[in-house]
Amino acid sequence: MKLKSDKDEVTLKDIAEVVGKSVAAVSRALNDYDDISPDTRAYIKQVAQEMGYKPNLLAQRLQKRATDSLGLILPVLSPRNADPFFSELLGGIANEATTQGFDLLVSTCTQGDEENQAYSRLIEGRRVDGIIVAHPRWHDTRISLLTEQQFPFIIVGAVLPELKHLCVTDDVTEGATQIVNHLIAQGHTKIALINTTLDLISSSNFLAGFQKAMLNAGLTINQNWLESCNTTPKDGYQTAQLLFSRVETPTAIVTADDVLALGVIAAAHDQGLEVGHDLAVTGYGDILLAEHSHPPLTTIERPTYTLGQHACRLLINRLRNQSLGPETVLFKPSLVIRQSSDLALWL
Amino acid sequence: MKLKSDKDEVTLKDIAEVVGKSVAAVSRALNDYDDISPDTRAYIKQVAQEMGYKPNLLAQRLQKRATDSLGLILPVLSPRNADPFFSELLGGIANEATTQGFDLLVSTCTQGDEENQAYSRLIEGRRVDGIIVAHPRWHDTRISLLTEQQFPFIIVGAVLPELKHLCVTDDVTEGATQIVNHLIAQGHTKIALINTTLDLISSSNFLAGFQKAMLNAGLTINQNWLESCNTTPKDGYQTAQLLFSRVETPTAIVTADDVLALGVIAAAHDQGLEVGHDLAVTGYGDILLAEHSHPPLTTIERPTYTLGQHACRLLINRLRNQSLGPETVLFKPSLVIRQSSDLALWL
DNA sequence: ATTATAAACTTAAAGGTTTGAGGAGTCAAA
DNA sequence: TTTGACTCCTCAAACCTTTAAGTTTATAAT
Repeated sequence: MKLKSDKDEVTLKDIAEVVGKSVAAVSRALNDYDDISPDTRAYIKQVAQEMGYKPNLLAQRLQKRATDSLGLILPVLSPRNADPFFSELLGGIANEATTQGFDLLVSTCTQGDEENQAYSRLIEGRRVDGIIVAHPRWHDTRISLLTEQQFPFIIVGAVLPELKHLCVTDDVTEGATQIVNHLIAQGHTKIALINTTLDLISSSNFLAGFQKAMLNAGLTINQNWLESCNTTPKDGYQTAQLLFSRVETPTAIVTADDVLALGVIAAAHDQGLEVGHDLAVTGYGDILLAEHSHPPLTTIERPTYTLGQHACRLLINRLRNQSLGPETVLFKPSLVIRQSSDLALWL
Repeated sequence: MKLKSDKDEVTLKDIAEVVGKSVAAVSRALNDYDDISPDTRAYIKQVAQEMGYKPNLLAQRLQKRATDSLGLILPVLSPRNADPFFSELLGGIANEATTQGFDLLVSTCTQGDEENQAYSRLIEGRRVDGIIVAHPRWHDTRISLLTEQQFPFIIVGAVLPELKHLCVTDDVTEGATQIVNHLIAQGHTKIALINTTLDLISSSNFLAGFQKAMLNAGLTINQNWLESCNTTPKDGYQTAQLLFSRVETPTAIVTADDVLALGVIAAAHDQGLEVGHDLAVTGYGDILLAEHSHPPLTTIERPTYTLGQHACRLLINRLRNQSLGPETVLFKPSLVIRQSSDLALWL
C-alpha cells in the first residue's frame, strides 16, 4: 500500500505540506537560497529526496521562458541516405548537450520548402533555444531566416564570409591543399576533382584549396576534370564514370568526401583500374570504412565528433551569456595517407 | 514601427485585450469550441492571425501534462562509430514524429551504467512521453527499467519472447535462412557465420535462421566457424582474419551486418582471396555502400526507414489511445543477390 | 407571469515552479 | 524607546494555457 500512487508525481506542494513550510520556502531551500536556515534547508532536501521529488521540467521551463533544448535538423537526400558525417556530428552534439543539461531535438527534412518549414516549426513553436546549422550554403535561406528572427544559432562545416556568426569547422581549404600537395609529391600532375555540390560553402573552400595547391605547383587545372555531385557512393560512381569517358583521363582523382570516394573506387575497379597503382583516389573525412576499403583510402581526418561537441558548447555559452560576440573555431585537418594514393604502400 | 517588439510573444491575453473578450473565450474560439458564436470565433481567429499568435507550447504541455515528445537513445560504441542503421532509423522516426506533431529527443550513451542513466534522465525528468528502444538485448536493463516504471515504449529490431510489448522489426531469422539457402544453392557447404554480439536478441534470431537452413540442407555446422563481433569494419576485418587462420577454412562467410561484411571483404582481399570467386561473403541490411563495394555485396534488404516510421506511429497511437494491447509488426526481408556471392554475376 | 432552455460568454482554478516584495521575530546599538 | 539590521520565512504574482462550472441575456414554452 502506497501513500501516493505511482503515477502521481511529487510536487513542491506535497513537500511543503510534509515539512509544514510554504511552497516558496521549499523551492528556495532546494535551490540553495541563503535566506533559508541551514537546518531547514537540509531537512527539506532530505524529505524531498525521500519522497522522490523530481522537479517538473515543463513548469520550470515555462517559468523561465526557456526550453533548455537545442535543435538539429538533418537533411535527408533520400530515405536510404545516411551520411556518416551527420551521425558522428550528432553524437558529439548529443553528448555535449546532455553534459550541459540540455535536450537535443532532432528533426529531418528534404532540401527546399520542407526545410524552411522545419526551421520555422522549431523557431515559431519556441521548441528550442538555439539551433545548429550544418553544412551552410551560399544564399542559405536557413541562415536568412534565423538571422531575421534573431534566433540564436551556430554554423558547423564552414565559416561564413560575413564573419558575424558563431562558426565551428575544420579547415577544408587547408585539407584540400594538403591532399593535392601529397599527390603532387607522389608525382601526379593530371589531377581531377570531384567536389560536393557547389551550393555548399565548404565545396568552395575545397575548390580554393585545390586550386591553390595546383597553381602553387605550376600545374594547370583541366576544366574537364572538375565535377561535383552528392555524397553518396552511387553519385561518386557515376561521376567517376563520367571522368573515365573523357578523351584524356587523370591519374589521380581528388574527392571532397569519403563516401563519394568509395563510389569512385568501385567505378575504377569496374573500369579495370587498380586503385593506388593505375589511379590514385583520395577522400575527405576519414570515416571508419576509409581504413577498410579496398584499397584503404587516403583522406583527411576530420574531427567531426569534436566539431559537434564544440558547436554545442559554444551555442550554449552564447545562450547563457548574451555578451559574447562572433566567434570562430577552426580545426586543423590532418592527412592520413593510405594505399589508395601511395605506391610505396602498395604491394 | 511595430506595436510589439519582436521579442515579445503574443499571448492569449494580448488577443483578449484587443477583441475585448476574456482569455477563456479566445482560447475556446481558437480551439473551435461551439459555445463561442461563429462571428466571434471568426473575428478572434482573424485577430490572432494578424497579431501573429503562436501558442506557447510549454504552457500547453504543462496544462495537459504531456510533452508531445518521443525519446531515442543512440548507443555509441566509440566516438567515431556511426552505424548507418541508426541514422536511417532516426530518419524514419523523426519524419513520422514531425508528421504527428511530436518532437524527437535524441541522446547518446555508451553501453553500461551510462545507458541506464540516460534512460532515467528521460523518464524521471518526464522529458518525453514515450521511448523507442532499438536493438533489444537479452536481460535488457533498459526494458526492465521501462517496464518497472510503467513507461510507454516500443522495441525496434526484435520481438521479445514475452510478446507483451510493442515490437517492430524485420524477420531476421527468415532473412538469415534466405541467405544461407542462397549460398547452398550456389554450391557452398563450408559456410561460416560472423554474427553480431550475442547479447542482442537479433543475433540469436540470425543464428536460428542460419541453423535452420543448414540443418534443413543436411549440412553440419562447424563450431570453429561461428564467431561474433561488433558491427564495425575493423571488427569484421579482424574476425575474418581469425577465420582465415583456422586449419580448415570456409568457402562462404555469412555475416549479420553489412558494415561488418565490408570489413570481411577487406580482410579477404588482404588474404589474397577474390571475393565472389574464391570466397562468398554476405551481409545484412543493404546499406548504400553494399551496392558499391568491391565486389557488390549480397545482402538482405532491411526496411530500416520504414521500421522507424512504424515504430513511431505505433508508439504515438499507444500514447493517444490507452486501450491498445501488445502489438507486433514483422517485415518480410528480401534477398539482394550481388557479385560477392554469385559466380554467375562474376566476370 | 413564470419557468425552462439555449447561446454566448466569464470566472476561477489548475498545472508546478520561481521570485520580488514584504513580514514577523530577535537582538543589539544609540 | 526607537532604530536598524538581520534571519528566516510567507505571500502573491507571474509564466500561459485549458477547462469545469457558473453567469447573463434572450427566447421559447407553459
